[in-house]
Formats: sequence, C-alpha cells, structure tokens
Amino acid sequence: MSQSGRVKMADVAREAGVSVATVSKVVNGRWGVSAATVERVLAVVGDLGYEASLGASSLRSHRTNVLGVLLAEFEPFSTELLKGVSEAVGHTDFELLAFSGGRSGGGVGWERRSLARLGGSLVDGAIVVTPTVVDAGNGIPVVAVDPHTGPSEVPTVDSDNLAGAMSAVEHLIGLGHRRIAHLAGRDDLESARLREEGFRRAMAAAGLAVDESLVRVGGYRAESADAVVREMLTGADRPTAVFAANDLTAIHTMAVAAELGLRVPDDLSVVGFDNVPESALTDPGLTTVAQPLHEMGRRAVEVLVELLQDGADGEPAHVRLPTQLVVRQSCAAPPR
Amino acid sequence: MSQSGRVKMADVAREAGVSVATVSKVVNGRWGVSAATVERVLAVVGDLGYEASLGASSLRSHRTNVLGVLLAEFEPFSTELLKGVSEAVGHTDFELLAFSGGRSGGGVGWERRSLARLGGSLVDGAIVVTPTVVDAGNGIPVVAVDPHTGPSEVPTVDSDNLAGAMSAVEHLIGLGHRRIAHLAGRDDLESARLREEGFRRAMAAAGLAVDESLVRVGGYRAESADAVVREMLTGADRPTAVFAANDLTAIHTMAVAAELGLRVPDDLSVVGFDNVPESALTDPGLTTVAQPLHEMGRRAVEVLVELLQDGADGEPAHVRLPTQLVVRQSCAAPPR
DNA sequence: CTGAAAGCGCTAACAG
DNA sequence: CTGTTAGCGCTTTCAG
Repeated sequence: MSQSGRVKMADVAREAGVSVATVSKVVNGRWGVSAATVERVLAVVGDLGYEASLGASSLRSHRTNVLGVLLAEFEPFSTELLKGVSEAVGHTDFELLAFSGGRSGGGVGWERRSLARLGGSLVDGAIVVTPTVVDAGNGIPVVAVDPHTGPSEVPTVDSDNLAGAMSAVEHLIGLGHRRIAHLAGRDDLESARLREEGFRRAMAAAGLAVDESLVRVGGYRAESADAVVREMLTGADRPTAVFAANDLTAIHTMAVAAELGLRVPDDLSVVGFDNVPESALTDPGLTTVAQPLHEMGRRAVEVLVELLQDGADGEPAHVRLPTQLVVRQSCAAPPR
Repeated sequence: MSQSGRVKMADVAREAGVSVATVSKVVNGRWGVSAATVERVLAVVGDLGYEASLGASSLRSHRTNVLGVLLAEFEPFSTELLKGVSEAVGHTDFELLAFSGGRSGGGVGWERRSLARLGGSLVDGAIVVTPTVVDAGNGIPVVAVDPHTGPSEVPTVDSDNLAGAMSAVEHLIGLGHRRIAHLAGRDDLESARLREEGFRRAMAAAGLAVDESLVRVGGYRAESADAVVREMLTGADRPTAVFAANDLTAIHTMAVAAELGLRVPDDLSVVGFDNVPESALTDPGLTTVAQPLHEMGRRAVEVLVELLQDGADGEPAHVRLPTQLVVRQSCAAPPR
C-alpha cells in the first residue's frame, strides 16, 4: 500500500474519503465524529499503518505525551539512571526520549541547548542529568538529577553525597590508612563538592591532616583524570589509598596503577563512588559508594509526572536518597 | 531578556532588526548575508540564548543532524549498545536521540510505530535495536542491530550467535555435564533461534541426546522466564546445567535456584549470553558469552553514517562480530 | 544582500 | 457531525 516515504494524515483522509480534520479528531479521540466514520478512518489508519509525526503534531498541540531525558552523553551513570526512568515511565502512558546534544562530553551549556531544542514542543517535561546550570526549564517542567547548584528553585533528585563520601573514607581509615588522596570531581559540581567535603570531614574526625598535594581535580571522566592520577601515583611520597569522586575515575586509577606496576589492593587501595555495574567488572572488584541509581531515575519520573499533572504548586521537591558502601576487593590495609 | 516561554526566531529577528528569513540564513550558515548582519544577528542569538526548535525546523527542512536509536525499553542490552553508539556519534557532528515508544516491553510493532513517529522528520537516520520486524525504514536510512529476521535487505549488525552458543555448551560438556537444559529465547527472534541451534549442534557433536523437555522458551526477560525456570528446576529429573539464551534470564535462573535452595555452581551450573555488566554483579559471577556490545553500537553508527553520506549503493552491509566465552564462577562439574 | 510569501504535517477553532 | 480556515516555528524560493 504505502509506496514512497511516510504515510501522512492526508493519505488517510483521501483513502477514507474524509477531511484531514476529521482524521485528526479520530486519531486523537476527540468528540463529535460518527461511529461509522470513526470505524472507517481507523480501518484505513490500520491499513496504511499511519502514525502521527511527532514533530508536526507537537508543533501545533504543545502536548506530546513524551518525557525527555537530557544528558551530556550515554555513560554508565546516566544509562543506569535511564533504566530506572524507563521502568517508571513504563507504568505511565508516556513515551520516553533521551537526548544527548552537542559533541561528546558536551561543552558547557548542553543542558540549555538541549532544553531549548526539545522543550516547548517535542517533550512535555524533562529530566536533566547532572546539569551544571539549570534554567528553571524552558517553559516546560523540569527536574534535575544530581544538579550542579544543589537544591534550588527547580525540583531535584540526588543522593546523600556527603554521608556517602564519609563512609568511604572512614572505611579506608579503619583499614589503617593515613595517607589518603582524593581525586576530586570539579568544584562547580555540587555532588563533587560534597564528596570532597565528606573526605575532609572524615579525615578531620579521625584527627588526620589532609595533604593538600593529594587533593587533585580529576573531573568525572577517565580522560580528564589521567594526567593527574599518573602524577599522583608516581610522586615521591605517594598515597596508600585513593578516594575517587566517581567510579569512572576510580576504575581509571586502578588501570593506571596496574600500568605502573602497583598492585591493588596490596600497594594501593582504591574506593569509588556511584556503584555503576562496571565497578564490579574490574579485577579486583572496586569498593565503592552505591547511589540508588535506578531508584533515583524512578523518583525523578514520579516528581516530573506529578508536576505535569498538578502543576508547580508550592515548594519544589528535593528528593535525597541514602547511599551505601559496597565493599569489594580493592581495599586492604596499607603496605607497611 | 527572555521573559516567558522559549525564545523563537521571531524574537531574534525583531531584536536584530531583520527578518526571520535572514536570521534563518545566518543560523544555518547560508550564503548571501553581509558580514555586518551576520555579526549582529549572531550577537543577538547569543544574548537571547536562541536555539532552533528541533520539531519546527525538522518539519520544514527534513535534515536535522540527529541520529535516532529506537528501542523497546532501556534494559542492559540496549543501554550497553547505546554506550557504543554514543561514543561513535561523539566523533561526528550528529546529535543523538534514543526513543522508546509505546508501553514497556512494547507490544509488537513498536519499531514500526517509533520509526513512523520520528522518521521523515526528526531524525536523519535510525538504528533499531532488536526489532522483530523491519520495514526497510520509513523513507530514512535504517540499520538494524540483532534483528529478527537475520540478514535481509536492511543493513544489520549482530554477533556470531551460533558459534557463541556452541562455545557455551561445549564449556558445560567439558566440565562433565550431560543433562543440560536450554532456556530458549523466542522462535521469532533470529538471535534466539541461532543460540538454540548452537546448543543442539554442540550437544550432537558430543554425542549427547537433547531432552526436549529441557528445552523451554523463556523469552529474554526475567518475568517471561520465571514460571518456566521454576518448573524446570523443580522437575523430577532436573538438569545439572542450564544454558540461558541471555544474561537477564540466566541471572533470573540463578535467583530462582537460590530461592529453591540450590547452590550455584555446586548443584547447578548456569551460563548466559550477552555479558552485560550486570552478569558480573551476581554471586557467583555469571559465566557467559560476551557480545561486543559497544563495538556493535559503534559499527552500527558507522554503517548508518556511511549510508547517510553515500546513499544506499549496492548490497546492504551485514556486520557480524565474534563472540567470546567469559568464564566466571557459575559453572562447575556436575554433582555426582 | 534582504524580506515577503508559501508551505512542512498537523491541530484547533469556527462555520456549515 | 463534518469541512474550512488559520496558523505552530521554521526554511526556502523568489522578488525586490
């Protein structure tokens, strides 16, 4: 039947002998079409396999029943989150659209760009993952997961980064470590700032001084951390343990250590943060602070859907979930 | 500056004192605009933070520089693939859009629906993940990953399911197993069919008869496999080993075994297929057949981009990548 | 070099 | 109940 290109509403209309307006009404279940017509049109729709163009209908109706997830790139953190989001969305009748705009790693501002490109038409609401700047949305409801600025005027979902970081460092201290390094995220990320803060508090609580030369910014990506890690591990007085701000850089730390001939955990202990599945794939398995990533995704959907239904009444929600230390094999007592 | 809703091209035009047509030309880098005007418009664009609406521009131009990934839901298999896709797309100047249409698990036809909704406007080309029916695209280039029908008129990317399955079963046989069950996918999935075929060939090669009561369809999801697994493991003459058609059902098999008081691998050996990161998270770790998921995603992008640039000249590409057995701790010699 | 006008495919008032 | 008439925000001729 359908010969070239996509089937459009006009094709259905012609075939069914009605106007496009009528087809539109039928397709959208609007009132005021005779049962006979509805049936005929639906038959043709099925026949031709017609499906409305998301772009076109959204342009006009500003209601698409599609939820958007905006992210810088599809890496372990955001894909884990997506699993939770996907599961939760499956219980609603929304469709799900994940968008990664701009070039990988996204120059700053990807969240604004993406929001502008999709918002106001394609998606009814959006979940932005790890945004560094949140514009209170672009006319559409937005919830931020693990945002830059920490709780603000836009609803957020995150985990208890401070307590999580403390538990990780306490674990190292408990094993006997004194010379502990922190491979920090970036100052402009709230989660990273809190993890560093947790590191410092745990150290202070144990009466340990922080050697500032061992607190270095590695970002959240392997590439950005590489040079810093090498330097840290080849330095004269290298640390006996490293607390990395996330799993990706922790895993990279282990890789660099191996390359340098250091055994983990015998020569160097490593702790990460996130508990992405990849952290269990390393050898030895990475001890890390688990964030309930799936749950965070589910909660974000919950908050967003509620916003969509009830509107933004009152204070924005700020959901904070607990973290938990997952002990694997990457930590041991320090070498003597 | 921007007060309500999104900034649109008309706003930029007004502010810059030119027509929308001119703004459009500038924004799209078209020829024939004076340097002075270009500069002025660009300044306003930056100022107002203007970003073209994907929906609107795609509607008119049929070129969006966005690649689509269509999937039934965001589960481990497709998200691993996405990581590879994302990485590869990062090296191009395309943006990436992953869409999961319809309700979770998607009634059949989700691939057609999604393609119709996005194709012809929103995306320039699409990668469909595990489609059960491939319509040769909806006017746009399409490449299928791990498709239903096996190599066909649409380009495909998959892995060597037959050899992979054989290696898994040979591993079990090598350990001394004779009574091996196969938790099959579904007959209408090419990959599942080939895995079953591999199972049978390996058994035959070893001179072992297949007990047909131990070849049961579990689908690719935990829920669909649950009842079948329970029945299999509680039967009178239960198998000493199970080769599941994918990791998700293998993992579920281990869970059910644990629930029934069976120890893995002492009482029951289990092998999976896919090697999604989750397979390393189980206790004991799951022995499984690795598919190069990231690589498959990368290759799919490669094929798609080429299609987009050079058009579909000649035979459709069919990329088949090798699999590899990953031995963890879920298999041992059968109990005597 | 610039702007006016005509749609892309669809939905939302309105008339008939 | 049904069709006609306007656009949504943008790109693209085609005159000026």
